[in-house]
Amino acid sequence: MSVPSIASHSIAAADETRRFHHGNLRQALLDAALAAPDIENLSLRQLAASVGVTAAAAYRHFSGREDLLDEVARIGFARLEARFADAFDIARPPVSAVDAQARMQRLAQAYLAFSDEEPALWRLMFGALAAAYRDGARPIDRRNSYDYLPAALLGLHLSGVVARAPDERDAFFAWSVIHGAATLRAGHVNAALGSVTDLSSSLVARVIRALA
Amino acid sequence: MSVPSIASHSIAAADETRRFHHGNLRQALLDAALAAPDIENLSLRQLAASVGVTAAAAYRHFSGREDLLDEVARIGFARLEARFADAFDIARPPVSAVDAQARMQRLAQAYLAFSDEEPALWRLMFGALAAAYRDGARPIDRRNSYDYLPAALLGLHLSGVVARAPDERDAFFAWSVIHGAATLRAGHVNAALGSVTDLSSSLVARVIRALA
DNA sequence: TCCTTAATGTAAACATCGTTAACATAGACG
DNA sequence: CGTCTATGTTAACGATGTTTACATTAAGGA
Repeated sequence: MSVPSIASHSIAAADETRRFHHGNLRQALLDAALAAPDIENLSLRQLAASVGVTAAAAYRHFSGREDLLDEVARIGFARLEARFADAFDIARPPVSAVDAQARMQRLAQAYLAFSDEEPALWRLMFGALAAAYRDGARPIDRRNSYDYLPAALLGLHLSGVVARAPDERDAFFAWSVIHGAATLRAGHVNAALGSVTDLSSSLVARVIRALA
Repeated sequence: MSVPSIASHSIAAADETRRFHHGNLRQALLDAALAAPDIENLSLRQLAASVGVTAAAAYRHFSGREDLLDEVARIGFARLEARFADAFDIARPPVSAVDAQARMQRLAQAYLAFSDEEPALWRLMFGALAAAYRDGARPIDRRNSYDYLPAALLGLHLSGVVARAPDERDAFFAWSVIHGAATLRAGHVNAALGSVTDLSSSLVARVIRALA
């Protein structure tokens, strides 16, 4: 289900009634890129060919390869944020310590599940993010994805799970844990350490202990 | 001091007595690659030109660009392991709880200092590592770099810092913390969180609490 | 000392890549 | 019906990784 909306475009591409105008080439290119097994190293020409179009056509919708990949990364962050929003479940604020821990657990699981299910997109996202910072260029819009984690940490404190109020170091620590685990898994390093559920509960339990 | 042995080669390259045989082209190419600000994206032609040689000459010493970068990554892991060995200081086993904590602290600091001081090499190493695992190809020789961490964790237990004996999950957790923090810093994400020393002591303190 | 030979470099070519410029067509709108 | 704009194509450029054929150097045995 990684590429839900590609159907109409691929039909158009394979159709014997090969129309000159593609319909929605921009979205088709993005969808094809999202479906690629190795997004960062994909060739613009091959990508264009895969949707039945010349490479130069892509330049009507993107300023270049980098721009296209940046857009794909933005889509990735949007998807990640959607998962975070689901996991955070803002409509149901935690009333008990158990609720707060469950929310934290769902957040970690969302992070790990994403890197597990879309490792290529994951690598692109954080590769592009790092490159943007490195070059001092336009940093990619990460939206407010990383507001969920501090909020969940604060929730742990307010509901009495951890006595101390979490500070900036705690947030960076927690982020490092989850991001590190996700990165290691995305690189298939020590991937055989149980399911995402088991792993995330194992990690969250330790994070909570660390914040004591 | 990132490229100590390049001097003799660059002299040979710039020398008016331009010899046909380079002397030690293999090492010169590796040194030049290690000195590049963005190793992963370097061009083989430019790299060869920078040492005064044709691109094809590189193929006498490497099977291709990928092979050269793999070798650079291996050098990176060797350097990292050297830092680990220094930090671990196997000749001086911890006799007190303080010693064990200090050893753990030095290990974390070595990890973070490496990603801080050689971010390009760092990205290449773990990018190449991830790629190797992803493609099912020859995984890069990481040596025994990652035996130091479990050993230090065990030391924490044996010296009474943590009551419970660390298991595989604890090791993965601790690794995730350090690797995540290093990765975030190498990507210049939230880099302004204090010095490496402060950061590592902050992280190690939390890891130790988590293992309680 | 000379001559063979392997090691190590060059030069030229190929396919592919990102990108641009000039041109062609489809569809929208008067 | 005619014009204009959006959107595609074709052809080209320079750079890249890589291979092939050739040239030069260094080394070692007759």
